[in-house]
Amino acid sequence: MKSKYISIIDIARQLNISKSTVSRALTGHPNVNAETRAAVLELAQKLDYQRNPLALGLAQNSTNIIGIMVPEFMSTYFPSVIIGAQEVLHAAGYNSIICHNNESYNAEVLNTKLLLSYHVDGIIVSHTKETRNFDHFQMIQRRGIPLVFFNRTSDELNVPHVVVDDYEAAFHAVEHLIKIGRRRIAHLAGPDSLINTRLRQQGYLDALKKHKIPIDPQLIISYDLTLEKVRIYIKHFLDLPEPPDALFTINDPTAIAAMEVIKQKGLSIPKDIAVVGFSNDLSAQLVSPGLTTVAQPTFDLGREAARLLLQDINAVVKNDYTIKKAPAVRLKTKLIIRESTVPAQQARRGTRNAKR
Amino acid sequence: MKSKYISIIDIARQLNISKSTVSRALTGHPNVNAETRAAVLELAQKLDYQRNPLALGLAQNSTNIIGIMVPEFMSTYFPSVIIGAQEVLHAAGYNSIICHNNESYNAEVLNTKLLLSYHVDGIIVSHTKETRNFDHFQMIQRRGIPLVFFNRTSDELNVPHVVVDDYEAAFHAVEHLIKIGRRRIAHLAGPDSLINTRLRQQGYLDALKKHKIPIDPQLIISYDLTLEKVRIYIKHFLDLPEPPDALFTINDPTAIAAMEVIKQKGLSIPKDIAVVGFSNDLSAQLVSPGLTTVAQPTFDLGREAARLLLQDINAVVKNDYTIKKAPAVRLKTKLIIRESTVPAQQARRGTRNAKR
DNA sequence: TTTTTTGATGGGAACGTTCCCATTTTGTTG
DNA sequence: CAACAAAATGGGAACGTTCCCATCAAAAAA
Repeated sequence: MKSKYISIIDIARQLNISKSTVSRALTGHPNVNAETRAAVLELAQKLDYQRNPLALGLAQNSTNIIGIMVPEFMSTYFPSVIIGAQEVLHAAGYNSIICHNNESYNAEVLNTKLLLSYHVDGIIVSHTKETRNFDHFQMIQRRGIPLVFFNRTSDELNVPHVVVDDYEAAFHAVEHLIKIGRRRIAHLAGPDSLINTRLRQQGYLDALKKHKIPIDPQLIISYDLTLEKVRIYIKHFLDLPEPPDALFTINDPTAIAAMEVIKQKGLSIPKDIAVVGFSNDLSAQLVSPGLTTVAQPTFDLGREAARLLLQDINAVVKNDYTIKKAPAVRLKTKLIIRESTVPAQQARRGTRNAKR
Repeated sequence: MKSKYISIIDIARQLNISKSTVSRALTGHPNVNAETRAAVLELAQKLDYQRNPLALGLAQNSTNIIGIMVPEFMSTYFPSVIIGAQEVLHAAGYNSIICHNNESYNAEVLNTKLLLSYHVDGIIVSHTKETRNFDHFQMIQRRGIPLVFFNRTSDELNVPHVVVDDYEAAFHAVEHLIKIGRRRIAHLAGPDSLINTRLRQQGYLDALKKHKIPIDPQLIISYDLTLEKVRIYIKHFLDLPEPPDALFTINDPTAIAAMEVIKQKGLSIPKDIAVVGFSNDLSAQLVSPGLTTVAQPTFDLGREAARLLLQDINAVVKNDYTIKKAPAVRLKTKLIIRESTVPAQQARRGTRNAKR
């Protein structure tokens, strides 16, 4: 079957010139007669010609496509990072392919291979919770394809990355709880595989230490995946002889699930237990009471990641893509204070910047 | 610069056979010696060879890629439709490219051209709120590329589509309000450009008619885009000499914004005003009181859309892709009853199926 | 006028596949 | 053992680009 698409050759034939000339006219090469160029452009317009990026990719061994791989995209977090990244990429003339893998390591490996097979010019990644083996990312680097991590990163690999300052964010969140008079602050942490989890936990510990509050291992639980477990753990907390008077969680869904349990038990938030989440999901302002949480600059995360990547891509083109210490960008967070820690009338001007 | 990728030719050279044979071995063509095949497969594995889909696309004029275009993906709605679609597409051996356009008509046109230029084998679309001109979709059809609409569709075009029964869903939602004793039911409709809006409004009107409740045009407002306007309209409703005792909105964010205003005014939900939304966003169960709303089978919408598309793609291949009446699938919705219409203790078994 | 430079064009390789056709090798049958 | 069929392989076109090199004409310099 003859192709349904107009090619450069169709144009050449109709104008009785060679495809080389048409190519030159379309790409803006200087050495082409003004009239010829005009004729080509006009016909191209009329036939609704569009350059075939597959052929271009083959010929130039560069596709102008960037792969963006995220673990999920049902929350607002990753979509807004993606939008930020695309803004910058698009301005630089790149298109992007979005991949998601539902937090599955296997799907991540598969998608990596898929992106590589499409000869993308670079890849932006936030890896899954399950990912402990980074071979597939090393494969990307070995092939000389620029790679940037965001949000979730790894010490094992030397990859440029952009993250928020999880340590400081957690530190300030916990300090906020201390300042409103809480002393038994529980922490529901995430899976140990994530650096974020470890940093936030360290921030939690150091804030307690700074204010001379004894650390009670009973009040720290690392958990994996299901919200069902959160409910069990919260009940466990509440049944302790000395139950906590505050809770700091790894993310907002966890905090919201916890709040449900607490309310069901007939306890009052924040009077009996104050709650702080992380990430400022859309739902954080919809729940009642509103959830105090750490806002992340999601769009900027995406923009920065894209910038780092473009930097590397340009280095590759110029051939000075040498392995050196990969740059790391750390962005500021902002503690959003709502009624889950400070009752409404006090929460007037309740936002402040973390120091950095 | 030599390509960083292994090609079929590299394998051929190393084994001292022709690229044709390698190609046959890899694609599973019958006419190839068992030993040769084994050797090829082994070396391919060892070198981590991956077939180049760009070249394949060029050669076969078919890319095995499906374009999925949605107006936004910050809510859970479109991502879950996408996941449903990908499930079916992936099982059939297709990859997909996700495009979003932030409800911008211009971006939609651009993305359409982009997808076409990548020679996708089919496109699944939910168009923007702004879209009133469908030329770009007709262009897709003119090129003989299968196209399927979901959620938002158009009567102007003969395109296979899968939707929920907006009319019935709205009818039942309003009937629910009537059954709990409401008589002055206001309706915040969406932009007239969407069929969904018109169907839901008709469902609203017919439910009132059926129960002999007079229609008050004052209680119906069509609005566009911003949540800011919602707040103004709600205040307007509440200031009427005879304010409404119930509210049915075009979607959940609108309902939630309305609830905020109502609560601020010191009115009680559902006692003074009952509220029903549409779509069952994640936030519907997080707000307080929980929002009664119409749940859409999002995953199934995606799955069905993908199935319709694959059907057409296969028809194209078999060359019996004739223009006939495009199939339309209509899926059932489910009214999720929460405390915004029925106080907690009554809402026990509070879900029911709409008839179809 | 002759030579050189510049501008405009055409021809063809290359990118990595598949697929058709031709050729060689192997196997089967009369 | 010839004759032929079947199986296995190779060669090369095609897909749509770009890009290098060659050609040719026209314009500028000698």
